[in-house]
Amino acid sequence: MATIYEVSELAGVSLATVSRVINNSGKVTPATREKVEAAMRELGYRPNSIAQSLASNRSNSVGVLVPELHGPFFGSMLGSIEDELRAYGKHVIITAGHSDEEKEKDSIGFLVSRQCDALILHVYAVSNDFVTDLHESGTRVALIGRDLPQMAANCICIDNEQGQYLATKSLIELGHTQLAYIAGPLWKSDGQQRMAGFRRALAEHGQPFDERCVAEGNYQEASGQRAMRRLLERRVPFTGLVCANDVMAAGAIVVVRESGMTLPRDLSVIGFDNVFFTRYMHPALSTINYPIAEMGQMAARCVLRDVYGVEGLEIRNRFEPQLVSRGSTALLGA
Amino acid sequence: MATIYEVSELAGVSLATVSRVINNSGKVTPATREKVEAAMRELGYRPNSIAQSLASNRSNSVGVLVPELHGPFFGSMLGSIEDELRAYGKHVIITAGHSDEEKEKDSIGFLVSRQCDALILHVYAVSNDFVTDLHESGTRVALIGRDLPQMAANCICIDNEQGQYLATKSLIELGHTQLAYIAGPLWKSDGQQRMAGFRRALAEHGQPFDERCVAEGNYQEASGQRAMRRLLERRVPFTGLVCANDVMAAGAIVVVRESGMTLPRDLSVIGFDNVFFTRYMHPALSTINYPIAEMGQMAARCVLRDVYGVEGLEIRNRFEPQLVSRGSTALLGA
DNA sequence: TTGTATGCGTTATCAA
DNA sequence: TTGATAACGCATACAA
Repeated sequence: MATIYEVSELAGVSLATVSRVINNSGKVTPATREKVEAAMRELGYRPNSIAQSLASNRSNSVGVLVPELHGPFFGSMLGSIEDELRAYGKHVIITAGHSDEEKEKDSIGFLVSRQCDALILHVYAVSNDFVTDLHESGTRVALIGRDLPQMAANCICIDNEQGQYLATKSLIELGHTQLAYIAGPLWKSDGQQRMAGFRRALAEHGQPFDERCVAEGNYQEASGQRAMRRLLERRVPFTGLVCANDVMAAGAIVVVRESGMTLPRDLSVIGFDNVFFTRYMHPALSTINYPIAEMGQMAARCVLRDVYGVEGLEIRNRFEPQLVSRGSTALLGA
Repeated sequence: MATIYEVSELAGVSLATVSRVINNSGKVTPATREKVEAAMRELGYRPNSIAQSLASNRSNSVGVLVPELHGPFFGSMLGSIEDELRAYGKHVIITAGHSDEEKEKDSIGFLVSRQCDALILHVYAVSNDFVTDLHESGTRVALIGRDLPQMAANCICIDNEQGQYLATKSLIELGHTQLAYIAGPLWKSDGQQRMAGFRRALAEHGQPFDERCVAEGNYQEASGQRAMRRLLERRVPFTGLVCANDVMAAGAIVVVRESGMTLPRDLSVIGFDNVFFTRYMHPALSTINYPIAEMGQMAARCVLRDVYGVEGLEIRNRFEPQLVSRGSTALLGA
């Protein structure tokens, strides 16, 4: 790899001048600029961005931490983040935290030591205090899926409670009075919030809450299957199933079919997230739209604005969940 | 951020000694090691990995280039790559090439300038020569989905032709004699190979190839829908539909249903890739298994072996596609 | 076993 | 407008 030094020699100018044309900083005569650019072309020179980072104390890279890389959910988030950032010449270092406190901290440490200019975090295990400390210690961070008052301008959130409320209410309004719930992990904040939304809808419509109609999962498919089996074993009848996310709903439906039921005749099922494959299911899965791609984009814009000084970006911090009614839910008895 | 210099001062030793304990290199007395570690703890010191990279000419990061970040396919590949590499303390810089030659080259340039120790590439638009040049110019690269003789040991491949052949043959063996094909983009090598597999199966079973029964897509859902519409408009009857990937099959099935047909009674459909959501479809989609996660893992192992000197890794370069029969395909007339 | 000195490829501060 | 030169934070021969 050619270095800036070789370029300066070939062009017959100093290091500093080459640096100036690279960065469009300072004044450079068109003539010398042309000389330098010719030399760069001839040598196939590319600036070593590691050295640039060290010298300028800026890496032009932002670290992203998500729970998982596989699955339908975070892929679209990463895609929109990369798109948005790439348009401004920034790039993305991605790590997975696996919802494990140790790993999440480890990943954050890695990204920081990697001199990321900013961090975009979608974390579960790490405490709110840890994140605010990080933020207050000077690390630039945008948070997806959590709302911390100390850094509200950098949080991109959606009302999970309201979302689950809407989902549950939609089944109730279809005439269902016997509802079961496959919850998300109750140690995660969104798991709790969604659960709360489910309960609020029941309460508002005068329906009792029965613990036997709730099974906890971990957002993964297999846990949806297990949860559904437990629900069935308890022999408390229900005609509507609310799931804390689409993936568990898909798992549950596998079990539903194994036990001979037909959707939505014998059971109405509604998911949460509106991941892309819900459209491919048959019947298509009713769900709550969670605009994760757009939220990722907004997080990217936060760092573009705060860290890179890009102006005029429209940024939205709060999103509203919306009901998406499809074939998997139907009027009771219809 | 504390620097190595501050650590050395606090510990009362030299820079070099601190560096030694950081890297476990050279001999250090337990006593001085302890002093140094205490100082690091006290200062909350983390090595600046940018500076480490610059000094050591090694970044401990590998660049990954995939066509897209969203969607079901590459997420699982990225997941397995990150897992494998992370276990050895390496990390991953991810870029998307969008199957565009300019963007792919740009991404590669970026990753190289980022001093990645190696590149894992899943590219379409860039020529074989470009990749071999890159390889021969000293850049360490592992290639997924292409087989270049000059760097066979670093290519992770699967026989696309054979896969599409198996899919097509399975429909023929179910009695279908009128087959349609939704092809992948024919400018992509795997698109061509899969098409060839489709044709070979027809030929081997004495079935004519009719261009009117082929529509080209781009591997995305919407193109599957469009292709299906075109196929239907041509009014050449068919009872079996072979799709070059699962996502287009899912799109096609939407159209199939719109036009009132029932799967698999009126039409047998088979996909390709075995992405996770094919299990959730109803009927579940028959397909060809494409072990993309495992292939990503193998690519990661290639760089672990070649670049980081990890030994004893089991590496497989070639994979065989396998038929996965599910509910979307059935005996003709059954 | 520990310390000194130099270099990695840039940016940035001064002078000129 | 251009050019020396000192950082940036660390690794690593070489000496001690």
